[in-house]
Amino acid sequence: MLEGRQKQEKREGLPDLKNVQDKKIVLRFAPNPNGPLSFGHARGIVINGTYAKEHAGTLILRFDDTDTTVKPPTLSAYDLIPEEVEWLLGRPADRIVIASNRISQYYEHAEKMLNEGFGYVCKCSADAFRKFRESKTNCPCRDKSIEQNQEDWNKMLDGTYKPGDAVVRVKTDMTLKNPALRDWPALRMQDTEINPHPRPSIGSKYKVWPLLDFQSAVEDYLQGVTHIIRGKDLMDSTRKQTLLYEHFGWTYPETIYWGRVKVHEWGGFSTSKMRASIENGEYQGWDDPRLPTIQGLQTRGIQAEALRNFWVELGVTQKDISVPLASLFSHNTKIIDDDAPRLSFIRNPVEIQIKGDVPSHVNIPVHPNHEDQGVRRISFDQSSIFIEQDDSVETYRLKEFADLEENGVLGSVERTDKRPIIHWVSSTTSEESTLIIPDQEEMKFISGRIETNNYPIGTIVQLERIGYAILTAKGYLLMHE
RNA sequence: GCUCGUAUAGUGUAGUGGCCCAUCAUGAAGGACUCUCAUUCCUUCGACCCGGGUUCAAAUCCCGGUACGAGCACCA
Repeated sequence: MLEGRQKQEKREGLPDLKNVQDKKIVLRFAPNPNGPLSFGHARGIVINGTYAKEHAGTLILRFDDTDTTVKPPTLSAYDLIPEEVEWLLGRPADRIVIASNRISQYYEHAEKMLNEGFGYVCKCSADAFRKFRESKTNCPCRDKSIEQNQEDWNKMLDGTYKPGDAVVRVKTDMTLKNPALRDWPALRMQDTEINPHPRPSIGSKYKVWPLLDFQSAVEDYLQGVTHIIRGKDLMDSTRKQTLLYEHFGWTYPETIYWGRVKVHEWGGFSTSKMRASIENGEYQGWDDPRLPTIQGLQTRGIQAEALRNFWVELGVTQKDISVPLASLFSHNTKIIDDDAPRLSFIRNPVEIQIKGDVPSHVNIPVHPNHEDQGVRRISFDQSSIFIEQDDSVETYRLKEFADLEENGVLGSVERTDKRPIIHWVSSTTSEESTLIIPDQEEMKFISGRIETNNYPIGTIVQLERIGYAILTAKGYLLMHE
């Protein structure tokens, strides 16, 4: 039993979760619904979703929409995001929680905090408090009586205080080593008259709003979240929230972190930056194939399964990583190749009259590895073909057809030499079309001729010797090689 | 500045004291198959940040350094 331990093998899939014994795990993915989901969000969905699936647990989709001023939510995102999650996972989230529906729960916990003396209403300005934080000294508001805190809390709720006048803080310890943890703010006021919440049912209803660390912590507890997988930029959040959990007597969930991911070809896109570029017309919309949004990837023919495999392969390390798009494309190719019918697209077409023994038609396989996909019938009523200009300088063999000699004379049908093989279309069985290349800088449109076919829009094909492309209303959008 | 974190081939990743002159994928190069510059298959290339220490034994533990990243918001 001890002998012959196996040669080291790479672990398959995601690392094991700690603390999973005898309980149903509950995970959550919590974006701010302030726009469509991006490539980076996909990681959160895929990793949380995969763990939930592996352990037959629950995946909660939670909208952390508690900021109406700095990062105000977008109404359409509430419908869009669940659809994007479902597309990516192939199943919907088990439960959707909207923070703005649950303000009263957060108030209850804020009041409990005040009543039990581990929270207080602080009337220092942000600036003034920063000085206390830096000098590790208590602010005067810290020692107020419970009654006085309750009174101030009510003045927050009824709007006697204005945004900036008062916040509720969690009492931690002003001498804590980590400055980020010192009496951190839990709830603040927002002017929802000027900046109403976009959801009509919420609108200007509340003046006091929880901040992420408080809202998220309380909600995780209320929903029974067992495992949190989040960016390592939120490590201090974990520490802040753990302090709050101790006050409440709760046990903090198991937490895993990941680092930042950059894609070589995409630098840094932020939601706000993308929004601006779309508004000024640089991009067609959120679904522009050049954009690192879920929608953009969909437009570009990236399969949900490829995205899942891609993220699982990257795993959940805390390293900041930078990955090439080729890695994602490689996953995508594996999924689409068997089902992608082959077609010829001729860029910069050069017409050649063919002479000699021209048949009425030839049949070419739809897919070289799958005979059952049938044949494409190419007709020669006009006795002419198109080849790419770049291919017109030497003697070649027309793929699946015959050798092409000087002056357009057809040569041997059998392959008799090693001359290079090129793709081509017949004039009869082809039509004008466009190859669309989504380059980072600009969309490139290359006109040419596509082999006639009746594939519906959305079909993923392989343009021989060019790459995989998806059929759109405007032509063939090149996905990747 | 204070606090926290991470460092394995070009890019990712496995590995928690001996199976490791280090796993797998991707990439690059070459080859086989193929009437595609595709797919599939094979081969090759290529890495434990640096310096100490602990130990019979360290990629794995400790200390120091360096690099990179993050937090210190009444944003998420």
